[in-house]
Amino acid sequence: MKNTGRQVKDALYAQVTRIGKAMCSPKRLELIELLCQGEKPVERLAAEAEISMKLASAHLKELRQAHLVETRREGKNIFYRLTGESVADFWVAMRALAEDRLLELRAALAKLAEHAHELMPMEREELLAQAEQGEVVVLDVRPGNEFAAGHLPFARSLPLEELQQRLAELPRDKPVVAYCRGPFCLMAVEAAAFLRQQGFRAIRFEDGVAEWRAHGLPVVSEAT
Amino acid sequence: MKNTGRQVKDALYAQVTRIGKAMCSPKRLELIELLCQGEKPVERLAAEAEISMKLASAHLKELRQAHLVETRREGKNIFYRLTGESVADFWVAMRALAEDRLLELRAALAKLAEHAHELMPMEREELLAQAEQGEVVVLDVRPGNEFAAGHLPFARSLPLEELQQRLAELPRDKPVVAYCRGPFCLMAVEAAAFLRQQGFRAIRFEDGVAEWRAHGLPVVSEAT
DNA sequence: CCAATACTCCAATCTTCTTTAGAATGTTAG
DNA sequence: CTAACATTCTAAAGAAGATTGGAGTATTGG
Repeated sequence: MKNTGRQVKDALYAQVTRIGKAMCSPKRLELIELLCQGEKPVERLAAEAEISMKLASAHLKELRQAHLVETRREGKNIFYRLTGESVADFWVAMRALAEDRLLELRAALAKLAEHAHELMPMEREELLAQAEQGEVVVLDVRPGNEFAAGHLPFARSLPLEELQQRLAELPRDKPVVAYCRGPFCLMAVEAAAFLRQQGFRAIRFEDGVAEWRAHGLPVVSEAT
Repeated sequence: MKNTGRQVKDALYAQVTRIGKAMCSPKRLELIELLCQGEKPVERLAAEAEISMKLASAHLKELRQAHLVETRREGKNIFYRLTGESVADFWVAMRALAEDRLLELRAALAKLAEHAHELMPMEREELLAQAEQGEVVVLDVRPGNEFAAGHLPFARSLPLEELQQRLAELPRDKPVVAYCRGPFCLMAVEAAAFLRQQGFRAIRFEDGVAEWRAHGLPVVSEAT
């Protein structure tokens, strides 16, 4: 009887460990962050994470076995998506804990933000209010399909790649707030740096949709 | 420049992975759960988790390197404790995600609860209100020092080991609600089963203090 | 100062994970 | 039906983690 108690406990902890094991490889975390931006086929995931398709497939298999992602076939492609918002929330929580506890991570992030943040450190609700009033322009610099899958309210899609050509669309009299996939994504940093260099009042906003939503704020997605 | 982007990302994800790696071994998770009950020396942690002291020490080192736990020396003993409540919250979140996603885990937990829960599935706030009114007796069946480190409001300490001798202290006209370290701990299950067998109206409550606190409810700790 | 206690560190073994290469599978276009 | 494509499966090498035994370190009691 004493012994079965240990066996039950071991089994319970082993189950939770499946989640932990799935979330303890940097590449898998990156894949999860990508999947927070919407469903994607393996090829695109592999390209974005800069790994081979084989390796991406192997990592995705691990995630699928932990029931963190699921698949859908569409023609030749297999689209992967998170099994629920709770997975994205957990990723946000995990990153938050890391940022809270690991000085090295905080330092690295501060270094990224040091040029981009100097104009104004904006609160989420404040940004939402100002965007609604049209006092700032919120710019989603991710690829168009990620914007379509879900974006901040009042945001305008302008993928980083098209930024140069479409500069004329942006106002010079208002601050431009650029965001992308989240604090680990460099697209908004790059966009803001470029815009400032071009004479715009541009700042980077660290959140991605997953962070925004995890904090209880609304996310808009295009009707399909 | 393209390349440094990848290097920065790899470094950021690698940092978060330190947290993930720390939380992906069943024994380390068990140690964290134990530390959620208050600080403890290595010897006690090893005994509770039923592993050798050397192994416990090795696992604790991992946790310390991820800055999830810290130490304090008191005489011959080295006490370990969580570096903050956010660690306990994360453990609760991780277990919740596992329970949400892994059918096997849910099934195993349901099996544990099947006898213990049949009287009434109690909500947290409801329990708190009833405990305050004295309509139920809330019983903390953990060792006394864990009770002292923090317990539910209005709870009474009666360690599982002393339950048999101290049965007379319990009322037979009111429901007794037993809790312990959390859903993975079997002490409250055992206590409730024993009490029901002795003719008490006893149920098990799944939360431990970490779960209770993570849901925003107050925890009481003895002044030292 | 010595012995005992409570740990930690180091080194060795065994297992488990990561990554890549090559073969196999399922789907669509023609 | 066949070719082309997207993806998975299988197998294997190398890297990293788990566990144990033996030695070493800090602290207390005598």
